[in-house]
Amino acid sequence: MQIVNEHRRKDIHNSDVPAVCSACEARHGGVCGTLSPDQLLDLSRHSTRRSIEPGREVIGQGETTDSYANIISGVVKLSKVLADGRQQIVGLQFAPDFMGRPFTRESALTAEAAVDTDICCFPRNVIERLVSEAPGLEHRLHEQALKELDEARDWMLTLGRKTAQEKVASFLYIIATHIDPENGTSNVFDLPLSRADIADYLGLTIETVSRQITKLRKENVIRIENSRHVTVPSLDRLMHVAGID
Amino acid sequence: MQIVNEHRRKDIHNSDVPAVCSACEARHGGVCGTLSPDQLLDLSRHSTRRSIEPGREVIGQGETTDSYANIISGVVKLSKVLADGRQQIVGLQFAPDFMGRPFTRESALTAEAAVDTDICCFPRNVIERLVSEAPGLEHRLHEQALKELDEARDWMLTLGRKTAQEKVASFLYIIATHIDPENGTSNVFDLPLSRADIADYLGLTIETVSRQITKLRKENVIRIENSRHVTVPSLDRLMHVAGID
DNA sequence: CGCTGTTTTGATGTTATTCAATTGGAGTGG
DNA sequence: CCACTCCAATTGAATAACATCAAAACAGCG
Repeated sequence: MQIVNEHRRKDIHNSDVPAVCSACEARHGGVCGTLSPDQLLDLSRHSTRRSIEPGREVIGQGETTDSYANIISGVVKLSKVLADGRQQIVGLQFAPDFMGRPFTRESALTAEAAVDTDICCFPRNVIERLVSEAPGLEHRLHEQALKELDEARDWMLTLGRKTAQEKVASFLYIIATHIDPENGTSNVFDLPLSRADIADYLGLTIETVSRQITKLRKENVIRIENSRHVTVPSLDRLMHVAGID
Repeated sequence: MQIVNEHRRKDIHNSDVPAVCSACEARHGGVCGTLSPDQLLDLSRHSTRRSIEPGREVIGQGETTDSYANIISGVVKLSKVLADGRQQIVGLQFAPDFMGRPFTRESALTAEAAVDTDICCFPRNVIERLVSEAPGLEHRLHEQALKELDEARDWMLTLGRKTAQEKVASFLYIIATHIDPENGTSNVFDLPLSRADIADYLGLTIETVSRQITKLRKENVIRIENSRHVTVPSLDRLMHVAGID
């Protein structure tokens, strides 16, 4: 560890990790981790940090995408809407996920910050150039796409076959396992989504979500204060209620 | 046509398209299309054709995958089951889709033929070697993963927010647009799925599916004979009922 | 303290499920 | 060719789950 730091410090002036990237969370689990120092420097020159407040749309359904981004911190909702306004959240993204669908211009969904979120934006053409230069980058993007596909299919099982109670428990389980520093599972956390968002994620109404949360509280599966702050005494118990065995 | 055959026959001995591949549908839209003649020959030497009767499992949830495959003809159901037996079909695959999740050993889902299906199987290690040699192949697999992700998210909207009537119409629309030679949309087709399968795909019960099909028939959105054979007088009308605008 | 927006709770309505028969079609054997 | 069986699909009646409509409670926040 000491040695690694020493090494990094030593050649900071000849194209090692750029200053803006050196403290970045996304570099470890994210896509930037596959790039060479030169490529990272190249990318960092064209990248811009943005802070997004909750509810702010990053990219709208049907708009053209001119950039991709890494999530530095926060939570982003990906959603789709029907012509009559019915809405479904089709995915949540956490740091250090990569945002944006490669190889297509028009976005098929809306991306919107759920809480205060920091992202690092890259112009589309720079990413596309790096993809063609560094095969490792496409591999990383491919793996993220496969991970998201697995998650989407898991969620389809939840949407299609679980009861309201199981859906809400499944949602709480997802948050417990993703909200933290991307590794461990946390027993105490703040919900990044409002009741309306949760309903849109679960294919339910606000009222049903509220009733099921109340029910889980009364059955001591969770403890609640502030309506956003949740404590999970036993994750095994939560998983069991969620139908995950 | 005559000329193409002539040309193909001429240089069959100097590593052009292998004989087993020359008539294969999957070569055009499928993954093989990205390979050089040499690579295609390499792959074809290790590939084996298989015919699968309806209901036959290709790979089970939790089993280890030792091979990938291209669908030559037919329809494959991808499904997930809960511990108590509740089942959800999370995707349908048609020719010339590529089957199998790259870069992971254990399958998270069950693949099962819905109708008589022909596939072309490749050993896992051969595919992995070709991926590392031919960047175009990984790109193609990446694009297929992104396509499946888009489809999964579209279906999440259907599962979470549509009524039973809209769900059944959405299913019929999917079949109408995918069952044919992979290009056009067809007004007349045979359903590749039983009512039980349709229910598992839509997150409904057999009875509800049946009732909604009857309702669509009575409203002249579809015509039915044989309970599997469907005619769609107006695809626009079907789309409208499906909530696709 | 009085807004405003979110969440909870209650009463009622609707949709889809469940349970139970019935119908229909394909295959079999008399 | 006609019963007979078997399985899939349809239909009907009762029920349960979730949605809708409406009101009250509970924050934040100026």
